[in-house]
Amino acid sequence: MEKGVTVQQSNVVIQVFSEYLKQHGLRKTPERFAILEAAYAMNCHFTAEQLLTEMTENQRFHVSRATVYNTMDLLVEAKLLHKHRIGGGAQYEVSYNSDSHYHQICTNCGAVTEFHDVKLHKDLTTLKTRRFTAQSYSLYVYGLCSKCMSALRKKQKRLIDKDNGRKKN
Amino acid sequence: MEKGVTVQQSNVVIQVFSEYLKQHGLRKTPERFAILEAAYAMNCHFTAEQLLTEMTENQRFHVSRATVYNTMDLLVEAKLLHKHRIGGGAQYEVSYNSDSHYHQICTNCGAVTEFHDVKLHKDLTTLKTRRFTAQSYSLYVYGLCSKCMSALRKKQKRLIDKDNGRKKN
DNA sequence: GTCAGTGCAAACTTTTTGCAACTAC
DNA sequence: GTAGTTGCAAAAAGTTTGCACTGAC
Repeated sequence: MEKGVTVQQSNVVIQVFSEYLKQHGLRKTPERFAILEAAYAMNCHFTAEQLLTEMTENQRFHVSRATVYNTMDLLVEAKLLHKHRIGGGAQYEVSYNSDSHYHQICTNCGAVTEFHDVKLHKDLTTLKTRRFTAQSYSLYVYGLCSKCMSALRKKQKRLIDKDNGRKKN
Repeated sequence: MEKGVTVQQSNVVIQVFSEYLKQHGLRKTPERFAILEAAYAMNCHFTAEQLLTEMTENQRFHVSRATVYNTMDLLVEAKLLHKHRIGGGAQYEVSYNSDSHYHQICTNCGAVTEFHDVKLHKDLTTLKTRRFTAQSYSLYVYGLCSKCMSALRKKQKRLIDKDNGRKKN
């Protein structure tokens, strides 16, 4: 629990999960809390596989792949993690006490960045849905990151120059 | 091309794809156009597998799984299809000339419904992104559909009644 | 003591890839 | 003619499942 979250936050999160497990008649196993701590120690977005590697490689705690997947589902249910389906599989993100932000995904290189928007946030929290009880939102903006955009511009420029050269000859 | 789209729209879509292929130096194969037509004949959301089944079962055109996946990617690139990562795999949706709508996803039964929101639409189209050139958006609202919500309420009521009964005895 | 939870590997689902055959240009 | 495409099957990637064992209650 060194990286992303303070010790105080960590304790609260453990309490929240503990309460969730109690409410749902689930057992408080060391594996579940180890996964919770490992998840909250990750930075930004991470996959189930990355969390597993982090846990086993650093010899923090041995857990099986199946238990990681099971527990991640519980943590999503308990609103302690957000699940995003970006790229090949799923990516997770810490959600307790985190500010509401949105994701920009580059369709060229797959880079994911975050941004904030007050007006959008206001609209989303006051959104009127049809025959539906909203609980959470995911907004993804697809496009090109600045790197890929400038690479594309250069490529297009080269093509135009090449074409002009051809016309002259 | 009977279900979702008129013949006129169909022709435009074929032209758009044709132009896209030309611009990108790609070949105009019968498979590609057959997949485009089949996709635009589908209703609402569909998976790669569903499209393949639709095409082969109805003996419209024989294509391989790999070609369907390849072509779907092209159609997404050409902005003729939207790709959503809902549930297990990917779901596609016709996007040419379609109104901008958003998706409500039931976390209990997985049902996907659409809704519109003028204010949100305005915000999204005038969104200020950071170091990023936006091209498209996906907004998913997660929660409970009315069916699952009322089922949950009934279940909770049963539990409360049961608990009250226990206390009396 | 009991049964939910775990580990492990195998199964499963969805998507990608390698390669020979084909065909649009 | 030839390089881009296709079909097929095999492989890869991500996730779930079955079953025997373990440990939280």
